[in-house]
Amino acid sequence: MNICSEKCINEAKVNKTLKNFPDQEDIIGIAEIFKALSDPSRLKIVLALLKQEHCVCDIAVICNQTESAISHQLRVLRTLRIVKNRREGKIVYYTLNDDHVISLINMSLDHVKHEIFNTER
Amino acid sequence: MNICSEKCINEAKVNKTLKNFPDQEDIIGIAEIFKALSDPSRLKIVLALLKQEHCVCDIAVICNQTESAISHQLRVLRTLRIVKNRREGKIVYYTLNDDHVISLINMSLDHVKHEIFNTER
DNA sequence: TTAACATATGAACAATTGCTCATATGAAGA
DNA sequence: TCTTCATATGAGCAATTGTTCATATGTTAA
Repeated sequence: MNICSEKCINEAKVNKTLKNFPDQEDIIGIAEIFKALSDPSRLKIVLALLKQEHCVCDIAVICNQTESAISHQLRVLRTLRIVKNRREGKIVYYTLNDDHVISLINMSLDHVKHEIFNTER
Repeated sequence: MNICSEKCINEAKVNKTLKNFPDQEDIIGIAEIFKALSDPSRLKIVLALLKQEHCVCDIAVICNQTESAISHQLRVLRTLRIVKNRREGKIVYYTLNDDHVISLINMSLDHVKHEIFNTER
């Protein structure tokens, strides 16, 4: 165990960073959105819905997964208000519901498409 | 078990979405970046480095975590090239290394700060 | 009402994750 | 060289996660 916190700490820099540091609540909120997009299966679903709505069944085909698995993930996305749905008879159609998420995804797509993203790579 | 994939599927819509759908590799790459930011501890580290570099010890103070835990997470971020470091004697300073990530974070901060993000909320 | 079917949900399980604790590494000063 | 200290790393563990399988729900058509 070291005692760095009493000796080596650069108090001025630490305080500067701590000033206006987002609150825990906001941090958790942001992390939650990133978490929703952090699983390839879930990201695929969001990508599938980027340009048009789809029913659960079609999403399953697009994502090459069982409808049950898709349904479970859609629930996660629904809870986070990332998608919304409408029912048409037996069929339930899903759409993206969060402009922020759409922007995040588009930014990331630009990244992998143009690779102008990270100057160090 | 249902046979939706042979009956209810809207082939035209599915094909439209599948056309120009990102490849699996890109999807995993994007998900990886989101995953890096999906853990509140890791997100906090990135937020701490948003405006200036910090040593491991100071990050631990800012994030209120042990230096070991921080070091483990920094390794994850380093592996993903989200942060880079420079050594100055015994002290190692970390900086953000990915402009893309910086933009994603700033977008998310704007979101929680202005709440103009999701029109439905 | 009953059968068929799209979707949702619960339980259970394997896999992954983030932390702690102990120990290793590498640099500075005595 | 030896000690001190900042950081890094490995093993182990509890907690979380994503999937599967079985079953429930709710809608349509017969």
